[in-house]
Amino acid sequence: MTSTDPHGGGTQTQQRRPTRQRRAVAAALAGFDDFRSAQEIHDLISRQGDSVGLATVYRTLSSLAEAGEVDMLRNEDGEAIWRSCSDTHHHHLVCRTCGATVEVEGPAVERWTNAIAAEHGYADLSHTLEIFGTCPTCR
Amino acid sequence: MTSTDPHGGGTQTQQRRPTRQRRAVAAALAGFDDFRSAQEIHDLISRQGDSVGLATVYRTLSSLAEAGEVDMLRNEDGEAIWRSCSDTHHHHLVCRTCGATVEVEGPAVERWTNAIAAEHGYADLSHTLEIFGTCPTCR
DNA sequence: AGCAATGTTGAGAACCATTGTCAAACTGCG
DNA sequence: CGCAGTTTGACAATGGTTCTCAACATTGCT
Repeated sequence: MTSTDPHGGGTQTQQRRPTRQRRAVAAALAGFDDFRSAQEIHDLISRQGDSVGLATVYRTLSSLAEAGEVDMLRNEDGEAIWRSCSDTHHHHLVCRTCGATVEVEGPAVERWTNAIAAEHGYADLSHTLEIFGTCPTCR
Repeated sequence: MTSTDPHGGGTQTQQRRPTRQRRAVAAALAGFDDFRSAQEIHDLISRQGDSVGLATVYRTLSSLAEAGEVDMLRNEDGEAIWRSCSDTHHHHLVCRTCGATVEVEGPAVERWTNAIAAEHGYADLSHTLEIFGTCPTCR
């Protein structure tokens, strides 16, 4: 580490350099609004003319996810799928075939999970809820 | 495909033969009440003296899951984890620290997901809902 | 601009959970 | 017992994801 932090800027700045590759990933993410696997995103970038290594796509997506700028969840096969997200808590209705995604909010569900957890004395909650199905177009 | 089905038997009988291996897996499952990976279950069987191939453990767990006799879900790394379960559809409230699990039913949630999906024309549904928190003991 | 320090990339190897292969062993039934 | 259909297991093969590390880009400094 040796983070001398010469300027003493308090909060350690998360240096994220604006590279061609990261811009390409961001651009790709902006180009669709459903969930895609890292490999699909990688292909998409290639098709857009850019060339970015697969490992870099993974790295970038992970760091974006950690920064809360993209949602990452897992499909039924356990594969990670990603997309840029709005910043409110929500869930997804995802098409198993084409990936079409609907963002849904579920105040009822939030309330229900809180009630259940309280009932059992659990605190510091989080939850995951995703719905998979086949969209009208894919049937 | 090529499912010639020579005898043209209507409902294909799901013959599940009671083998030593399947008994061993069932015994292992009975030996714990939290979620374990297939490999952990395989190790557990070995430690119990039995010897069952890893592939067989996977096969057996999958078929048990399909038959609704065990729950299979994925941890944050995308690995499949399993445990025996009651035979009704339910979700889990899992302690983030010690792993203590409470099975919860949520008819309200089921209804909600169905409604949401119908509203958007999605069919052939499935969903995942898991709640994570800190249990009373771990606070 | 030139340079040094350090974060970033990419090609491919490495990992590792999971599934496929197929001959040998086992089960149920006659 | 003997056959037909299942099941098993050792191992290869997959496939997504991460690691490695030398080459490269970016930033800050002079």
